[in-house]
Amino acid sequence: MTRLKSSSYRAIRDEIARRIGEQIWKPGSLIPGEEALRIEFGAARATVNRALQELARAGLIERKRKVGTRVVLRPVREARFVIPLVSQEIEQQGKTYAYRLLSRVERKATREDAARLDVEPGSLILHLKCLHSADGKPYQFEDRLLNPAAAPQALQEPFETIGPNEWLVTSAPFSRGEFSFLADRASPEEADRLGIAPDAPVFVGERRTWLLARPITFVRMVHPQTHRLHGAL
Amino acid sequence: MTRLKSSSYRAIRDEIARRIGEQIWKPGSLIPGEEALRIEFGAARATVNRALQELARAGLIERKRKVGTRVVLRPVREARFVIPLVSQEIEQQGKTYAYRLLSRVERKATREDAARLDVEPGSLILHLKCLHSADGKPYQFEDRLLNPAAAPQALQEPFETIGPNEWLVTSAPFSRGEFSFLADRASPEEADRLGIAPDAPVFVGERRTWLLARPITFVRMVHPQTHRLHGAL
DNA sequence: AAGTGGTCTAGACCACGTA
DNA sequence: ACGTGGTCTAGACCACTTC
Repeated sequence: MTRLKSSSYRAIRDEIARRIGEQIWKPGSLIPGEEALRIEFGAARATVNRALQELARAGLIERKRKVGTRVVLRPVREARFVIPLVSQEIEQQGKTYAYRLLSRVERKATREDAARLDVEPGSLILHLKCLHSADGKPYQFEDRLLNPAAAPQALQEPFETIGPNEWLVTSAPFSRGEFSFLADRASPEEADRLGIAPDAPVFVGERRTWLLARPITFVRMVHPQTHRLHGAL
Repeated sequence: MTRLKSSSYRAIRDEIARRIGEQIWKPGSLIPGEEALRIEFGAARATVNRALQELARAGLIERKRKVGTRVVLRPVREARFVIPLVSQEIEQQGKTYAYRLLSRVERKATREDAARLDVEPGSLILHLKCLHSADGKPYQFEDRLLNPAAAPQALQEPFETIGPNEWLVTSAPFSRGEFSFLADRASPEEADRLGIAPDAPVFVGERRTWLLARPITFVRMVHPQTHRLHGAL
């Protein structure tokens, strides 16, 4: 029975995390209830509750009314990271950001476009290609499809000085999104734009977003091999 | 002035989120303080505080003492995904999982090992190489360093039938981790093990974990180009 | 010094899930 | 019906930041 001088919810949380980490409380077992912990730590139940709720949110424990609080069997760790705006990502590295629009086409969706953007083939779409560079060196090649049905103002926007990403965050909020990351070989166009050898490895991120049920945009972001994506567990 | 019948922290949180979403409270502006909101919603300050803390955690607002609560300029969306066990990932695709230990070496940490695992050069480490396959095809080449100072039981474990990942989740929980993903060219060894051409693009995940301040493991997971990592925004 | 958020307490009632 | 966690309240004091 360890009594803590300071009964902050952090101290309680960390102490419980320690006991789980050191397997004093084994995976799958019940830990003491809030009332018991309140007494041990000499704190109010609300304080204990806050500590436990944070641990539950972090995935270390599972709580069920009437049953109690259980140490999770296999802690499911969720990885998290932010996908920043390219401009911010580059400026954060202390480099100079530059943007260039390579092409802007309004056309009817091919079958391939339709699959990527999740719209019907033949719908009007806006197809943009852009290059983002850091200190003058190509950093990311962006290939983007926009759905004017979800963001009609996009048809009025030339995208010559402002990138689609920057434009979208202020003009077209999304409610849902999904992404995937992969390694690929640079296509001839990508290699040319990025100034690397054709077939060189590239790091690719793809993202799709919706506003409610309506698809807004699909984007393929291609980086040279040097790129790394970081995050925390 | 909207008065809510039910003054739960969820209702307050959602109402505030709505006002931000509809730009009733503009990006960058201060919103009313907890005291004012307490009165408007007819709730205790603790309840308002909880609502605001959740919104702050979600990245919609920023709070500073003495200054107040401000609507964030560009809401940061956080990407999330789970890093599953390889075995589960493969079985979820309806394929047959197989594991093979390629090598197991106990030795003193080189300078490179030390940098990767975050230990002192010369410390005892355990170095494992393994291959995970799906339906008999190489799926992931795993190159792992383990720190026996943090997980001494690892020295007793042959790792011939159970993979380090499976072993670690039940025997050595971690409190903190970080990862990165990148595209690379297959090294000769990686190409050989994965049955692909040398210099072919590979998708690489690297991960480091700690229990409190103590490093537990570093792992480099190499996948053939076909691999994709999925997640949600 | 003063204003704002951060946290704690003691007590209460409610909601859910098991029995 | 009952035990456990979920949430709320009113009040208090503290911590940080700006003035």
